Amino acid sequence: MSSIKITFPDGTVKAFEQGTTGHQIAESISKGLAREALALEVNGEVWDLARPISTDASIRILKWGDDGGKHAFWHSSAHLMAEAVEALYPGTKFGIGPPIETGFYYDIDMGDYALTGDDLEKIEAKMYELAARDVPYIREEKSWDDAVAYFKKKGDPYKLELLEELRGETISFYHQGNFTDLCYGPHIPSTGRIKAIKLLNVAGAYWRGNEKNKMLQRIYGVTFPTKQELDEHLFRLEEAKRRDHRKLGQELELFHLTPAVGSGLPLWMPKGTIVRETLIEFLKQEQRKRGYVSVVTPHIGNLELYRTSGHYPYYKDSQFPPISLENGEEFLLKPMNCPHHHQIYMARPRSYRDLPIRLAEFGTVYRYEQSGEMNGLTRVRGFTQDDAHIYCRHDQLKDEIKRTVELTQLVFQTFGMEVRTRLSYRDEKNVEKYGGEAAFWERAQKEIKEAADEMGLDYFIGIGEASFYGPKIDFMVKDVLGRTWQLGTVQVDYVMPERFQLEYTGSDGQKHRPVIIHRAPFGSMERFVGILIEHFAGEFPLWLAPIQVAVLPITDAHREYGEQVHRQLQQADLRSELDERNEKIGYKIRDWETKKVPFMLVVGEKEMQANTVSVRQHKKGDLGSMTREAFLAKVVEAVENKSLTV
RNA sequence: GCUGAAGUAGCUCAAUGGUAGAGCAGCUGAUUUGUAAUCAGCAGGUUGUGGGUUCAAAUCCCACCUUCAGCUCCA
Repeated sequence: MSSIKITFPDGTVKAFEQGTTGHQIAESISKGLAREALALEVNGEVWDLARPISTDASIRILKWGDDGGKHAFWHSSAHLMAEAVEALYPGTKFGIGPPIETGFYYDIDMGDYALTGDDLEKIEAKMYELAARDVPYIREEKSWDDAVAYFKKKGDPYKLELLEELRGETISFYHQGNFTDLCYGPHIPSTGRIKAIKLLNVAGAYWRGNEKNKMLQRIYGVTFPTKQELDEHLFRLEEAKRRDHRKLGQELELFHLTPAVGSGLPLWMPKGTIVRETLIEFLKQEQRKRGYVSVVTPHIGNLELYRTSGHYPYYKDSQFPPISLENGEEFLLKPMNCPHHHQIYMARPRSYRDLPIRLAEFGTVYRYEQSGEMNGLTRVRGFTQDDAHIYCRHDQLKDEIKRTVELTQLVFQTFGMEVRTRLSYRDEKNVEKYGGEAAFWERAQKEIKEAADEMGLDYFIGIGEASFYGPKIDFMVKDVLGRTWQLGTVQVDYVMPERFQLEYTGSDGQKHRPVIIHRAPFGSMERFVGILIEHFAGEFPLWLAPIQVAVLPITDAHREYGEQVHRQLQQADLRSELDERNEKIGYKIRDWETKKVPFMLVVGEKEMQANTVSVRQHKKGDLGSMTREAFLAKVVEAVENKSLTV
């Protein structure tokens, strides 16, 4: 028998018999590794450990710590769940059951039967029972015809539909115990690896994600190799609920949502408004340093404006219906600020010497989001963009892109937020979705990529994620529940200058088209604050905290001294509150702790005599006494530096 | 928009066809207090809205509204 060369991740090469398996390779290294191994990466593809290797290959043994290992684990768990469902509810039809970022799901069709929480518990129990048999996941290949025959006999229309796209190919199947599934794999060696199981919820999902198709029931679950890891995961989910901005927004009186005003139309309470306005002032200051000028435009605009831009009727479905006047004029609640800004650009002739012109506005826009889409502050129907449009010459474009990216990065750095950067391109297969000519797109996508590369950005590419007028650089952040939201964005636009016939006079005396950059570092104030609440778990850094200091006199005898301290803080432009309530100090402290106020100053007899304050920091407790000046200097500095730690 | 679940006092929750209740918050009074809850009293509700079944509905049925989970969509 001939031998093959296996290259390990560290570069060492070892000879194995042809047809050796990942399992055998793992065993050749150590028993422990063989016990932990879940799958095998072969030349960049993930394989089962039991699959024979017939040619020279570079391999990596995947364990729980590797994404490939986790995915195989959860994929196998989905099959185990399907087996349990089939055992408990015979006749169930199966859609797809893939692993996801955390866990897995399976889409199933049970006719009219709607699963309940009790059903999930039953299925979970059955899964434990089936896992305990510790049977192997076995790969098998069938001809396409045999595969079709199998699912025809079983009566699984969804699998047959999937097979239609694989017509003529060799089809791989996996089975474990009594369950057989159409599947690419890979899978883990056996069901016994799955030691801890939790089915989380059941929700509707359209077959193949198309709302014209039948709605299936999707069961979400997660599994782990140990009970301890499951417990930790469940604890993290609880923690996430605790940080949920919708809950904290109410508890801390930051914003309010009520059907009396309308779904998706948040009201900013006084404390939330402080956070919002502090953020706005921060960005305005940074923009002034970078040559932006502020403009203000109205909340509605003539419908013709949006016909010119192409937004109407293209995005009709996601706009509030037009307001019609008796004379036939129609107005739209503005779904974006750009057309108004373009009119400001057009208000007078522009010279190449004027460019770049950077028009900035915290402009409120309205979009008719679908009713099932609203979510706290992160998805709303009325929101304020930290919008700006940069009109520049082509030779200035790349530099301007870099400057906007730099500003966006500064924003996220200031809050210590982790972002993922996406270059959002258009989908070449679906070009009618986008405006403008192909040449513009190619140029814009190239320029964005060059700017990103020159800045050394760590990005990934999102095909089909572009806006309809141009490609973007998007900054994505996850909320506590793991959902990804787009915050900041930088977009290059060659389309609007054409549509609006924007011009400037060049040094050659000829008319030229400017290029536009649309950019919003926060994205929307609503979404950004929502994410920020979760990021800080409601414990805002000092410079953002709605109330920065609470002054707590011990008894009435110290009220006047407390008032002096409070006034001194206010004079220094700090947000202070004096707690004059007739309560014990322990009560007041507890109250201000729950409000997550960064500092409490306890003032009693001692402090009054020594002209000091006794400082207590949120979550850190008593810091001891300090002179009033020392405390003031400390907090003023932390505010100025936008310090995250104090 | 679709599928499913839910909606009781400002908040968190109880009451399964028979007089809507508790804790916290609020108000009043007493207490003058030293680092996470002092005590007592008062007030607070057309049980999301509208209709229906019933001698009787928070509870059962229908429609709508809102919220939640997910799908779809997202300038």
